[in-house]
Amino acid sequence: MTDESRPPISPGETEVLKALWQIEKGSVGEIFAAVSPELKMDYTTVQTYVRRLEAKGYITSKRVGRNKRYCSAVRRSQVLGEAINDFVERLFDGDFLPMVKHLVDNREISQAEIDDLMKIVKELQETRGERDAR
Amino acid sequence: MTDESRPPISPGETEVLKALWQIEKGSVGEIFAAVSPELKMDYTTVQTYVRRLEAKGYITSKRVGRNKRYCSAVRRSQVLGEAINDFVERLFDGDFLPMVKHLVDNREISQAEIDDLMKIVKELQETRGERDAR
DNA sequence: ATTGTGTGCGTACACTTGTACTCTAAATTT
DNA sequence: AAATTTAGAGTACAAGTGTACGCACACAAT
Repeated sequence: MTDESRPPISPGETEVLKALWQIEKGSVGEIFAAVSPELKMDYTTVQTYVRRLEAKGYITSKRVGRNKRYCSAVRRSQVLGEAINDFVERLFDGDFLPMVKHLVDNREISQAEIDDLMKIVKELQETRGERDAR
Repeated sequence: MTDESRPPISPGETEVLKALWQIEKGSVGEIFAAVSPELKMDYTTVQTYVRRLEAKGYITSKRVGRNKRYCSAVRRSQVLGEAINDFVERLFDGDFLPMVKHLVDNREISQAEIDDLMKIVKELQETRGERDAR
């Protein structure tokens, strides 16, 4: 097991972590600049989230002279995966199909998106076929 | 607009609301009995959540003598829909396809589930067809 | 009539989260 | 060198959340 089972991450913290994933690594200032501007999150607020994220083990820092460079300690896909699992578990008792149904029923979906969806399912089907044919 | 824009609902409150959805209506004791036993949520804790849910407008109560019967004031589908939208917005910037991809990539999926998925997508395609052909 | 059981209602309390201010020191610009 | 910008570290504080406890009353069973 490579996972360290970190404390849960709050929505605000998630935003900051997302910003860090985008820039890969950087100072608080750079992270701040990468946070969605619509959030209008204060610089010092970002600072606080960075501190908390580090305390929770989601990011690490490396001193460079007086400053620090922050860097994600967890893969995006892992955090997202955990978040999804948690979500599906909590709201749909782990049953993801009703969730997908809900998802597609409650939003406008373009033809392109339908095609993509279809592709995903078809790929799934093939992978599945391989697995069953072992 | 039929939606009242209620304050957000916490995970614990969500569990209690889910229980209430199951039994449709009932006393605190009945709600308590319907809450997932794995959570081992205390009776009084349920009571607190019920109180907070009522304060937030998610459930209503009707006096029956000295007691109250609680009843959901929001449709399950609506709350779930909002939760999903919020989730997709926060974690995937509103783009639900990566979410679905993640979903199917990170879990064991049975053939039956694949079939169901396929059915969902096909239905989508047809509905879409109708809409476009208007 | 007393006792138990469920319920309503008030209260509590630590932890988390959102949101920041302040002070200090280093780095950069002028 | 002085002034300005930027970073780090400490602190703050209200609201929300998880998790209950205690009291008092009503109804049911003994």
